[in-house]
Amino acid sequence: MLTEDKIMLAKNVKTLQAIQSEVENTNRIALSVDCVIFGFDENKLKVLLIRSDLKKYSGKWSLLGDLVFPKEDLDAAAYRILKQRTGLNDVYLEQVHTFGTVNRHPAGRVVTVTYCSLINVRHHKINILDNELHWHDIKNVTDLAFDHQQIFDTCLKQLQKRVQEHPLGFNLLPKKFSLRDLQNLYEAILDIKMDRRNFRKKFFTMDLLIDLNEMEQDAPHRPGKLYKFNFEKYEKKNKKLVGIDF
Amino acid sequence: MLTEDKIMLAKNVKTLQAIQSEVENTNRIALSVDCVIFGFDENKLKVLLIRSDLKKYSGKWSLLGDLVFPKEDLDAAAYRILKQRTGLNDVYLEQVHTFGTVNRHPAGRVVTVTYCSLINVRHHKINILDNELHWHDIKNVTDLAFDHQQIFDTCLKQLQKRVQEHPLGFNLLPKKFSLRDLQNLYEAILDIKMDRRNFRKKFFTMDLLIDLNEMEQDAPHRPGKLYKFNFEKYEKKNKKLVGIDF
DNA sequence: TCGATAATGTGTGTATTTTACACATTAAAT
DNA sequence: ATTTAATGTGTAAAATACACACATTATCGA
Repeated sequence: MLTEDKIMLAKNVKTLQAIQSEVENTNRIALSVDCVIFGFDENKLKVLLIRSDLKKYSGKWSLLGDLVFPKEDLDAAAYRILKQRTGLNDVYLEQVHTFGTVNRHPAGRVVTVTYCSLINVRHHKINILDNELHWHDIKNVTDLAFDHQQIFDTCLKQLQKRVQEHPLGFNLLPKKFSLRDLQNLYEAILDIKMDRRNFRKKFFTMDLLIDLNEMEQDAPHRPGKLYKFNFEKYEKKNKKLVGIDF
Repeated sequence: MLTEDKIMLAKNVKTLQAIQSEVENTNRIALSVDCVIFGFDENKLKVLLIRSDLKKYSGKWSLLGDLVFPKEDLDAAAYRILKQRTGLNDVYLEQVHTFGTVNRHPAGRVVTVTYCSLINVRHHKINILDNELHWHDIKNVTDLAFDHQQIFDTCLKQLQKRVQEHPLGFNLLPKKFSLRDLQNLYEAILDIKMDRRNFRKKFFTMDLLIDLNEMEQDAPHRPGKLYKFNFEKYEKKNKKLVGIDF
């Protein structure tokens, strides 16, 4: 080991006073939260974006974010932003990744913690002010402001992975949905086509859908049966974790 | 939507000056990095811990961490800590989660970004000063300082999941290893027993192990063949992502 | 050196899961 | 009533996962 390493190592035992001094004075960094809010509408996966208010990024779209207050829990900040933007309280929200390169924000050193949220677009009246806020088909999301494109890409990939391991997708659907709705959702998120019979078989085999004995209304053709997801039963399952595959 | 929400929403368009002001003055929070450094030794999964230097947590063990410098990339801070503690440069390192409740640190508001690292314990001379730094069998890790127990639990779970999806485990083994070594590693990480024949079959079928035509030395009984992992071939594979299962 | 010991190395049959694939049924629209 | 466009259903083949037993090899100790 190099001598300089040993010196650095020796320095690593700090008094509480030293840490407090650093915390209070020299090592402060602004912290923000950015939310990637997904919705599902017209059989397309959408994301909620706002037009950037910074000249540097004029005309570009950006994620919804805000600085974290000094006495605010990190998760609370994410919920606050969601509430402000969608009016919704009880939504799916999950931390994804923290981005912290030195120059990612033009206003100074801002490290941002990214959250992914899934909401039902019908459950909230979108707060559109001055055309600032819009749902965007994820296929058309390019060239966002700041490093938001990278953040968005990361969240989308994470969503694609997690939606296959956990029943997240139902947060994007109405409480009552047809199997066609469900398949459309998965196809939109994963950007693939699936076999209809095998898809149905898979979900029926899981035995987590409750047949509501109702039919779709106003379908342009033969209506499908409606189901709801059995969250209660799902919670009781303890799923196996073993299966090496790479 | 409530009126107060509309007011909050209207306030959300900020000028760059307003943001700069907030960044510079009011909304600064100390940011730290904590590293959960895993190693594998004597067929046990270990984690590197340091004795807490704070009175409040005297006698307790804690993760290795430090404040992020104002002009230091977040990832760079994690690598710096690893270098300081293990002397290693090229190691597996991955961000896991950010913990940010208001009162998690006694010195003030400190949000911490957690990284998980996997190192080969034989590749570094551990920097033990005054018995401050030790490898701990993960089975004996309880009651860490700060919220480090929660952080550790989160990282271990993440490791258990990711080691099954990606060839991370090889970072914990020597370059040449026997299949028994590999199985011991997986059994230690996942805390399960596996069938030896099926385990071997699984890895041979993957076709990512290179037979070195060497045998173990100094084995107490019949020596096994040695292999190395074919990282090059693995990188070229593009693995399927589809498979709904929950 | 010879036997006992404790590990490595290998194959097969079974169960389960995944995949591919086609036709009858239903309700709406004309 | 006919057309249309969707829903709803089953089976065979392939791939994968799982359970399981015995011969082989090197070491150790008598």
